[in-house]
Amino acid sequence: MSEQLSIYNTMSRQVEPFETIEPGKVRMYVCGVTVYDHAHIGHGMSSIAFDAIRRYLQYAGYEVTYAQNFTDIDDKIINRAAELGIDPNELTQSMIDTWDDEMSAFNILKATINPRATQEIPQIIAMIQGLIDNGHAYAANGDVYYKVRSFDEYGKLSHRDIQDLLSGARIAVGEHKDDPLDFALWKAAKPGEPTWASPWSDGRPGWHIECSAMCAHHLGEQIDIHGGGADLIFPHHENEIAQSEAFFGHPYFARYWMHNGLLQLGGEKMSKSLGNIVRLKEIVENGKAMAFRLQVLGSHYRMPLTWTEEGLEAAQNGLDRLRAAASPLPVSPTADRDSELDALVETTEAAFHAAMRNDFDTPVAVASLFELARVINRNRGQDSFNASVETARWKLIELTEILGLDLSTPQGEALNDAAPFIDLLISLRNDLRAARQFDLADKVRDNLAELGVTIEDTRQGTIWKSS
RNA sequence: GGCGCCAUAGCCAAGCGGCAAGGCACGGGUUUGCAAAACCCUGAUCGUCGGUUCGAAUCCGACUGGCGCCUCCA
Repeated sequence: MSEQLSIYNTMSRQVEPFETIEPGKVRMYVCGVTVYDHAHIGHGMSSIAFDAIRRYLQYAGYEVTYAQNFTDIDDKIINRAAELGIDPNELTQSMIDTWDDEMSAFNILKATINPRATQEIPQIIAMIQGLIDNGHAYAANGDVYYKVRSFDEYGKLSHRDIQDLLSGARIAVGEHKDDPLDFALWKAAKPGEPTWASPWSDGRPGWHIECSAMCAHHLGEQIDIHGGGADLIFPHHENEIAQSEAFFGHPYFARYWMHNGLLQLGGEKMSKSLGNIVRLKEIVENGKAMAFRLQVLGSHYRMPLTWTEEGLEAAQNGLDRLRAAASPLPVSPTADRDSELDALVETTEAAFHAAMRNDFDTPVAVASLFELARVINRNRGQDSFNASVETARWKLIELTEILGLDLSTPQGEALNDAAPFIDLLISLRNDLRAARQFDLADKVRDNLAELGVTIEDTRQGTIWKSS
C-alpha cells in the first residue's frame, strides 16, 4: 500500500501521482454556479464530491486554498431579474445566500474564497487587454473575441480537433466574430443591461474569462487542481486553458483537471425542459441532507450517479445504522482489549485510506465505514464493553468526519422543548409495562410515533428519537 | 457526422489480470411482553459474440442497449 495520492487527470485520461506545484500546498479552483435559480441535486453532487476531495487533501496534510466562484452576471440572470421585476443584484445576492445555507446543510466547508465575476471586472479587463496585446484576441464593434486558431493547443483537454468543431460552430445574429470558432471575452451591452466601462465598450465580461481572471487573481498563474462537472470540459474549461495559457505563456494552467460524472435521473438527464429538476431545497427541507451526502459518496465521483428517491431512502437507512454505531456506548468500557478487534480496526482504517488515495474512491471508503459499524453494533448488545469497542467507535467517527459525514443527531428545537414531557411519558409507559398493561403501553408508543417520536426499548433502558 | 462515457444480484454501487466490496430491499433466524433497533444466515460469473492469456468482470475487436458533450449547464 502506497502513501502516494493518485488523481485521474482529464487532460491525460490517466490516473497520475499527485504532486503539488508548491510543497505542502494545494491551490484548487472549482467552477461554481450561475446564480439565477435555486440549486439542484446535480450541483449538490458536484459540491459534495469536491468537498470530500478537499477535506481529504487537508486530512493528508496539505494546506488547501479552495476557490469557488459565483457567476453573477449573464443573460439568464438579466432575464430572470427582469421577469421578477427586481434588480439583478438583488436576485444574485438572494441566490448566493440560499446557496450558502444549503451548502452548510450538506456539511460542505466554506470555500477559502468565493470570487464573484462582478467584483473582478478590473482583473478581467486587464486580462482581455493582455490577450489583445499579444495577438490572441481582437475587438469588433464593442465586443472582444478570443481568436481560437491563435492557440495551437486548443482542444487538448476535450481531445477535440478544430476541424471537428467547425461543423457545430456558428456565428449567431449580432455577433462579430472573424471565425465561428471564436468566443466572446467581452460583450457590448444591449439597452437596459447592467454595464461596466471598458476600453472597448460599456458592456460585460463573457462567461469563460471570469474564471481565468479569478484563478489568476486569487490562486496564481498556475494552479494544482481545477474541477467542475463533466459538462464543463467543453467548451468552458477548454476556453479557460486557451485564455490563461495564452496570457501567461506557461506550459500549463492547471496541473490536474478533475471532472465529476453527471447525475442521472432514472437514466435521463435532469433538465428544465424535461421538467424533472430536483432542488437541493427539497432534500434539505425533508431533513435528508446528510443522507444525500452519503448517497453521493456511495458512488465514485467520476461515474454518473443514478439518483432515485428510493436511493435516497436507502442512504437514509444506512446513515441511521452508522449513527447507531457511532452513538455513545451505554456503559463505560473496561480496560481490557480485544486484539482481534484491534487488528480489524487497523485493517479497516488502512483500507479506507488506500481507497481515498486511489483517486478518492469514496464508495470503497464508505464500505469500510460499514465494516466498522457492524463490529461495533455486534458488541453493543452486551452488558459490558472492552476498550477496543470504544476505540472502534472513535475510529468510525474519525473516518466519517474525514468524509464530512456528520453522524450527530440534532434534535429539532420544538422537540427539545418537549423533551421533559416525552421523558415523562416514557417513564409512565415503563410503569405500565412493569404492571404488564401492554395495551396502554403500546398506545403511548403508537401515539408518540404519530407525533414523530420513535421509542426503542433497549436492555439499558428506553430511548427515543425524532423520526 | 465528430469526441467521449456507461452496461455487474430486485434497486444503488465497488472492482484497473488471479477464485465477484459495500449499502438498501426481500426471506429465514437470534433478541423482545409485542415492537423497534441491532446481530447472524441467505442471493450474481459480471449486456452479447469472438480474441489475447496458464488465468479476464477486469486487456483487444465487433455488436446491442442507454447516456453525455459538440449551443447555456455541476
